Amino acid sequence: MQTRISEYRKAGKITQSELADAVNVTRQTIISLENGKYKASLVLAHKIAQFFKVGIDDIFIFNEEEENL
Amino acid sequence: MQTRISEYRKAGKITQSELADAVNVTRQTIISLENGKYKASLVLAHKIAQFFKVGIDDIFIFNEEEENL
DNA sequence: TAAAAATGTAAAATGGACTTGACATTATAT
DNA sequence: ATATAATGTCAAGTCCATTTTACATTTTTA
Repeated sequence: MQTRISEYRKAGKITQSELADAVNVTRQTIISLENGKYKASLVLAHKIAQFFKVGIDDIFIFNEEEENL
Repeated sequence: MQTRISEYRKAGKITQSELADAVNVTRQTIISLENGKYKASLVLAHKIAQFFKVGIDDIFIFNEEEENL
């Protein structure tokens, strides 16, 4: 799944490690999300959105078509 | 996790099966979500919210405290 | 009040989200 | 130029979201 995590992160001059700590996951998790390796859980998505003070839909991009789940 | 799925569902006079079909999951999944057995995935949450034409945060209730993930 | 529809429970299987740890590469700063 | 910070890769392991199937209970309706 495609996200705007790295855009928001760079805009706020936040490092992957900092974001990871802030939302309580591993750096690996942030890397994998940014590189589209897998999809965030609902709670993690919510935490990340909250961290950047935006809505979930602002960061996570839903491709209405190919969303198998 | 707590949700307002059944509220929205009843308000719209939609059956669990209908909702399940609409968002392309099993009836079991809807039952389990409504009864707080587990948390929806991000994509499923998005689909359900879209189905009811509301935001994810309107249906899924995040208890800032005890959210382990 | 009986048939049908809606909701629920149980249990086993699968896939994927997230972790951990170790190492490689790229950017930044001194 | 070199140390350090930041980003990335790989692989194995755990846990839980979701499926499937089959059956039980509750609610609705004729």
